[in-house]
Amino acid sequence: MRIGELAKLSNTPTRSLRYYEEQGLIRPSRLDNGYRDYQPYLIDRAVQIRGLIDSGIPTKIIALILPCLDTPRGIVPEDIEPELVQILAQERDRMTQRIDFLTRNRDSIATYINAANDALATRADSDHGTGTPA
DNA sequence: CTTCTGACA
DNA sequence: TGTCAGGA
Repeated sequence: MRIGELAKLSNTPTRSLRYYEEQGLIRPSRLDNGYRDYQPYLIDRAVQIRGLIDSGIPTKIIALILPCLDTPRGIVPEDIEPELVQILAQERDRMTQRIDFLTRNRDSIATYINAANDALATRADSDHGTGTPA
């Protein structure tokens, strides 16, 4: 399939799909006319990549992870690269920090929403009838 | 009409 | 990432 179809099926902008290729995350073959040709399994891969990027993981790291994700099932102890494990552990810690950061912001926003709703409810009490006219 | 590369008021 | 250009 061409880039437009993959974009729809994976709801990923074509701009991103080309970017992923540029980052070495996917390498579609080319049609005679030069158009990119994607295999159907790339639909899932595109979604995976998008998710990883949305999680704040740098493309460099994603490139290292994808091959592992492909591994059908089971990990071979002999093939484990200590350097990669170390890098992934570091990435895991960054994710944790990011989660804490997001949690704080989500909580402060939630607090604001509650206060705002309280204020609106109070206003509605005294402001009977039409509510909020123009 | 769809895709390609390169570039950025 | 969006988006536009200029071409195939």
